[in-house]
Parts: sequence; structure tokens; C-alpha cells
Amino acid sequence: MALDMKYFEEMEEKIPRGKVRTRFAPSPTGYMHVGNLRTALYTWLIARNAGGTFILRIEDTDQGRLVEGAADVIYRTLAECGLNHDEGPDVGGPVAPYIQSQRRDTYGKYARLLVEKGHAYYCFCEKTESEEDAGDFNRAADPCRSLPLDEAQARVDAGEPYVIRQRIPQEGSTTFHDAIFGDITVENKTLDDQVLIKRDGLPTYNFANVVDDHLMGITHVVRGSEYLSSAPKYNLLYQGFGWDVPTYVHCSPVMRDAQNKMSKRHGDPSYEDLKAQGFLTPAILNYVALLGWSPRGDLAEQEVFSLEELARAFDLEGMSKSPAIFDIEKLTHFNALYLRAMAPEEFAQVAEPYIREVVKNKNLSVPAIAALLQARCEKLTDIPEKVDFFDALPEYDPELFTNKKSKTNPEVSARMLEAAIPALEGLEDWTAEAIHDALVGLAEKLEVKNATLMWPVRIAAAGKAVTPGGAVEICQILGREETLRRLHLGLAKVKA
RNA sequence: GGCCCGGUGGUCAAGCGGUUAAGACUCCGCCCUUUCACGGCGGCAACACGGGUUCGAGUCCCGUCCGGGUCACCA
Repeated sequence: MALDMKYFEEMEEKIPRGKVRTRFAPSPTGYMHVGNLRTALYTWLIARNAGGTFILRIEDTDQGRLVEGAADVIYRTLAECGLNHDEGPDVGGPVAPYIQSQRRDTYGKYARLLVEKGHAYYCFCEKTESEEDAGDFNRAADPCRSLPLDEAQARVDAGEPYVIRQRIPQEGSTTFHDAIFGDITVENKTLDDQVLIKRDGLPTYNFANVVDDHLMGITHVVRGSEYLSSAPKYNLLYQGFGWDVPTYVHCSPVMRDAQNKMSKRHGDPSYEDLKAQGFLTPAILNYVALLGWSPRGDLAEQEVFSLEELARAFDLEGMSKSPAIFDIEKLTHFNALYLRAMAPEEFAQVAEPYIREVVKNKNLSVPAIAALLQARCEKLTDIPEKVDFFDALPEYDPELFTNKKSKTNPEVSARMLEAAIPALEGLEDWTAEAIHDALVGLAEKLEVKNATLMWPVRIAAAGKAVTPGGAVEICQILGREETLRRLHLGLAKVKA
């Protein structure tokens, strides 16, 4: 069977050239790791920073690991994060298809081409797992390596099962360049004749990757540093085909602690999990971007970045070589920053479901409660436990009326509440200003500091020691009737 | 174990031969104050170790130690 050179020529002609092209190439597992998300982000940033093209490619060559609907998680996450792709399975593009399982015949053809060029060979051996595991498989001793091509071809034609292996030079060394790590050289004898085409006819990740990256015109190959050690083999593959080698960008991993990568298995949160924990997408992206990359020059001090700002500021120079430990506390800090930076209406909108989880009373104003919360929560999930007292006055200990700094105790509190009740009862308008003025005026009249009066009022109104907002805001939100009811209850409690 | 990579406070992270070694998170103290937050101010805390090179080394070289990755018909 002769090679159809026309096919290869046509494939070459389709390749877009002249612009930066990057690709995010996940294998569909059903969830988005934080590390994956960061890789996607960096890949997107490199493309956007250069005015290039960002491509999504699905790598599903492992038939044993297919997960139903897993690709949807990827589409949804990228869209939600604003990491829009210019080409991909769902939007098409000049070098479609973008799903590896649909490119099967391509890999076979290119593998055959490589065999023809002498950089790969058919292998009919069935090595046992123990042989492979022991690492004592001696490539040079593989009889298939030196099998004449026509002989091998005959066996293939006869239907004998085979794999195709890369023929690594026995001598010399291979040097490749990585944008983050610089030049790395390894001895060829430390490389093995890796399988390119599996017995089932599908390509291995390593081979499909090289073929697709070339055929899709990828200029920057961004991936995890776990691929650093297979990069020399990639180089040899590119050279074997006579293709230009892309710029490698190997990103160090996101760790859960000093020795373990973040992983689903250890129960580390995925992107979806973080959202469920009350984190905002832009805050997650911002934090994750800075985990492994830092801005230079004028921007060196900046820590809050929108996606657009990141795209403008991003550069390979700022990438870190060492692994970074994911710190939920710092993510929390970024989240708090984003929460506070929101317009009050916007915050009220995102906070509403969390407020309504515990505040069922429709008479209580969500925007008013949200206003108290905005500077007081770091995650949306902090909200419910902070505002539960609005709906129902909790059981509380009269000891709460005692506070040293405010100079209150049960006796003082009784006196304060007795004075506060008529003062509030007589108010014309139930506004924060009116309540504030009435109470401050009363404190002045009683010749006590504000806190001495405010403390018992707040405790009686809320029934808990720590509340978002002070006595004035709480009373205002509660409304006149409910406030007075609670103050009377408090008075009774403190006199008992 | 072989090969490859990495190593600045607890964490992220500036630094690219000459700095009192930035900044952020966390923690602590103070101020503000109607509790708590927010905000403001201040503080604790680091160049893994040993040799070189150099007038001078966190920055360059070598070694040691520690950590990670990889050695699949998984990606």
C-alpha cells in the first residue's frame, strides 16, 4: 500500500499560519480541576495577549475512560469564565474536527508516514506487564526494531496484531527549549521507543498531540510540567516529520500541600465545588492567575486583575518554575475584595438567594439586609448564619446584656430599654435617620455613652452578640412593631 | 534506582552581582466605632546547607540535602 502524499499536502495547506494559536486540550473527565482551569486560563491569555486564536480540542483517545456528558462541563466552565474559544468542536473551524476520536484515520496515516521515513516501526511483541514494570525491557533487543519494512508490512497485511513505536536514536542527545524552563538536554539512551499507535489502532496521547498540534497550527503548547520529561520525544517526532517545533510552555502544578498535587481523589475542590462554596468566578480566576504567574514592572504591585487586564499584562516571563500551594484563605480574601467592589444592587442580587435561605419573611427588605452584609462576608455562603435572627428572635442568654466596654449589665440594660421603648414608640418616621437621632438624643439625655444605650437595644432586637450592622439598622429593618415586641421581651428577660 | 526539574517568611511572591531583602494572605497590637466587619496605622516572620568565583552573591558555578515529575498499548 503506497502512501497517498496528496493527503499530506492537503492537510498542510489547511494549516493557518502567521498568528499565535494556542489550544486547551482537556481529556473529558467530568469536572474541571483548579490546575486545569489555570492551564486553560494561561493558554487563553497567551492567545489573547498576542491577538491570536484560542482553540478547544477534546482529547478522548482513551476509550476506557470516556465519561458521558463530560465535554459539556468543559464548554460550560470556559463560557462561564469568559475563556471563549475561536475554534472547537461546537463552533467548528478551518482544521476541524476538534475531537480526537473523530480524527482516527489521520493518526494512522501519519504514523505510517513516519514508518516510511524510518522514525517509527511496527512492533509485534507482546510484552508482559512485569517486563515493562521492571523496566528491564531492552529496546535494542526488540527484534521488531530491526525488522525490514517489507517483512513487517507482510505481517501487518496478514492481519497480525501490532503497535507502532517511535524509533529513538540510540546515540546522542536531544535538546529542547521551554519558555519557562529554558533549554533542557537529555541523553537519547534514556528515552524509550514509545508506542505511537496502540493495538486498538488509536493513537497514544503523545502521538495524537504532536500530530494535532502541528495540523492545527499550534504555536504555543501549554501543558502541565508532568510532560516535561516526554518533551524530548516530542521534539524527535517533530524533527522526524520535518515540522517546526512549537514553543513549549510547561506549567508547574497547583499543589494541595508541599508534596501532593490538588486532586479530586484527595477531596480537593474543583471549580464547580468552589462556586458551590460561595466563591465568585472572577475572584477564582484572579487568584488562580496569580498562583504561578506574577506581573512585572509597573504592575508588579497590582493584585486585582480583570480578565481583560490579565490579557493585557500577561507574559511568559512572569511564569514561575516551582509548584504553588493552593491557599483557600487567600482565595477567600480575593473573593471578599470582589464582593466589596460590587455595586450595592449587584451584590444584593447575588446575595438574595443566600439571604432568603433563612429570611423567609417577605416584609424584611433584601437590599437593606444585603447592604449590611456586603462588607461583612467573604463568601456568599457566610450569609445565612449571619442573618437568621431577622426571621425569628433566637433563644438567648440574658448574660448577653452584660458588656464591659459598653458599660452595660442587666440593671443598666433594663433602664436603657425602659427608656428606649417609649422613645421609639413615639417616632413619626421609621427611618434609619429618625431611629438614630432618637437613640443618640436619648443617650445624651440620659448622660450615657452611645454604646451603653445601643448595646442593650441591639441585643434585645437581635438576640445575639455579634450581628451585621448596629442597633439602628437592625431596628429599621425589623420594623416598628417587631422591634418593640423584641424590646419588650428583652426587658422582661433582663428583669427576670 | 536512572533521568529531568525545582528550593526567598506558614502560604503566594518581587528580586535578575551592590536594596535597611518589596508587596499580598494569615496571625498579633493600636486607631476608628453602636457589637462584628470594613477602613487606617504598626508589628512578628525568609534567601535549605557547604564550598567556590568576585572588591562584593538570594542573584553566577560545584557539591550536599530536601521536594516534585517521569520511566504505560493513561492522559
